[in-house]
Amino acid sequence: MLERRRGRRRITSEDVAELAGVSRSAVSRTFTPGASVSAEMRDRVVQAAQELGYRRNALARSLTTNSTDLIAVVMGYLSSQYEPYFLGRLTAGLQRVHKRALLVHVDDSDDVGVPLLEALAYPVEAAVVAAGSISPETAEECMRLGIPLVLSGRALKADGVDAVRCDNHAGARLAADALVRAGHQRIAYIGGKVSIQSEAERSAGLRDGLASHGLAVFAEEQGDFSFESGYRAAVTLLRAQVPPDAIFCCNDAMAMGAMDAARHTLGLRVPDDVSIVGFDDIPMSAWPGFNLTTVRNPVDQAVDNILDLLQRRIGRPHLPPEIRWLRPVMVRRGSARLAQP
Amino acid sequence: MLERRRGRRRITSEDVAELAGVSRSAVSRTFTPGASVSAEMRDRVVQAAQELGYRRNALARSLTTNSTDLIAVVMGYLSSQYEPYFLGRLTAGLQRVHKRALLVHVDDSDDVGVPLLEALAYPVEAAVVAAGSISPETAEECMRLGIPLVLSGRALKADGVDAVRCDNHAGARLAADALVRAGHQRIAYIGGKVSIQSEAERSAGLRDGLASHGLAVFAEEQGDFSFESGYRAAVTLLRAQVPPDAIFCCNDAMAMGAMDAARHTLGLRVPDDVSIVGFDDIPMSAWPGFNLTTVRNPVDQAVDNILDLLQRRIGRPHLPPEIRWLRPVMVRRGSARLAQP
DNA sequence: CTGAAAGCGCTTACAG
DNA sequence: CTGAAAGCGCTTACAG
Repeated sequence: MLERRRGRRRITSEDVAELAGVSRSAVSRTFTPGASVSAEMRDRVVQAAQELGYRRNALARSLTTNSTDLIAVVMGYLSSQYEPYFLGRLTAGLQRVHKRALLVHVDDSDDVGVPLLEALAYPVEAAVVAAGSISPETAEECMRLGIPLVLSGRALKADGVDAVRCDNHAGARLAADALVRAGHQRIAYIGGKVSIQSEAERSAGLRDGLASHGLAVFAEEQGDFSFESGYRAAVTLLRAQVPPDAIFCCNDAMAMGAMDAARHTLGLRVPDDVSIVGFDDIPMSAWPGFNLTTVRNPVDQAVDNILDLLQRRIGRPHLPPEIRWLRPVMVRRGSARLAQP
Repeated sequence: MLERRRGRRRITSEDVAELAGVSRSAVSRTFTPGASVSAEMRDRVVQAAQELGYRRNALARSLTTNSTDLIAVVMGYLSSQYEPYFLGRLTAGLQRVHKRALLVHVDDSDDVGVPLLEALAYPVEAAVVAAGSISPETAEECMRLGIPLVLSGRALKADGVDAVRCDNHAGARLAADALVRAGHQRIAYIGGKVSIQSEAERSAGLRDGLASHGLAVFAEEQGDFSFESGYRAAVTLLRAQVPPDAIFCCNDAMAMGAMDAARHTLGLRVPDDVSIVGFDDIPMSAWPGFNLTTVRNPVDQAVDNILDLLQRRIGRPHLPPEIRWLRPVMVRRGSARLAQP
């Protein structure tokens, strides 16, 4: 059984200074890269610190240096398979540049206002918003606090905030195009939650893509991005008098639900009886059981760009805001009959 | 375009005090529940604070109160579907009691030592370790720093640390039992990474369960908990001269890989040709396409217990360590022929 | 290179 | 109830 520390307080630089017989300044300098300390003094300090198990308090430090290395990261329930992957990569990336993610949880499509503002009691250096929706007022408030915002996959009505966004419209068009060229005539749509930006964009992209071929959306159901909602929507769609010959889904999870509905519940063959296309290309889409044809929303690029925007922005509030667009690409697998590119 | 804050510093209690014409103490008291301030004074302060957009600095505050409300949460790449769900619930739960998760990322089965200790520069009130493995030395170091640890799903060689653990051994036995009773004779095993505690426990549980019926593991492959590794392992197992009539997998993701291998690659029927059982019961297991029979590792209970242990432990270093055991249950779905309970 | 002192933004006994 | 002062653990000009 490990020995429990008997209520002793955390070791401070004062303790180290005392043991080493030097000033607190010296201790501070020892642990500040580039500060001027003699080798001899540094050795003594390091020695004492080691002996005592000293770890400098990043919070106390931040009070004077004014840099906390803390980044607020707003995430939801991580239910979509896309988000966890995103979050894992993001925190790993932040850690690599010695930043820390302070997690802010929001219920999925809610406004991030209250929880985010509450979290800003911690003087974070920036906030990444990758879930929920953000109002111009909340964004404004962040600016007043001097906290730069980086939006991921969502846009603000009032512009003026860094963001990385997938070109959802173009992505959905890609799918529409490929589907029509392969001869599909009755293309249905399973949408996500209406309040979500990307839903509107993907929906519009599909419509515009079809329109350019003189087609309209054949039928339509609304889901909520979950597997289950895609499943239910597809059942409805495919049981119609005249069923669609293709279904484009607003995300992969719903597309998988649709596949399961088609195959297991309706006994249809995919793609022979109906083509199914998703959006995102989550890792699971490549699993043989799904082998889902989809539009890739490049998550690694998203994370890289966020990290980049963060580095660029922190400490430079006056830089003009930048929107980085990510180009989606068609990923041709087995769930849809598609025209050659 | 939003107006950017012109390099102004964050509003402090001093600013508010000045505007309200009161002392900083008064400002502090206004925002400290239960402190004695006259209604009149409180109003003036609140008014001024609102006008200025004051938000008290939790970090500066923590320096005197000695409570940061920060909890370090050690997580991996969130690749398993189990973890993201866990993390989402945990952060939501922490937020509910006004704690914040400071995320620490570790590469999946690595020792958490370095990244965790680095994160402890932030005076967190506790650390939850839900990924990687932790050495007694690292645990010891945390104790020296006075930082309570709560382990989730992992145990320490040297005991003495709060933990919540699934009774993996019992869970695997459950599966072994049900499989044998249903008449399976050739039960194979797909294991996870050997370095992981739960792998050892589930493996042992299976062996003991089979042994109690006079059986041994029929064949065995080692995976790494990923879908792909389960897929590969199952292909090997099922292509053998004499294939198994059931496969027990160390987690659901591998079980799904095994199902895909059996059905799509080998053209076998599940469960008619081979029964497949997983472990965890991730949300996806219930999807019709898998409909996976599995052993539930109750994640909600895990989170509730962690939150509870945290509450109980914080500020009370001398409490004896507690291990909360979670009882796994058999979830009977369609991927295995099982005996009635 | 080194240390004493002031300061970061807050809270909390202590007097009044 | 209220304010002046000391203190939390650090850093950083400023002198030496």
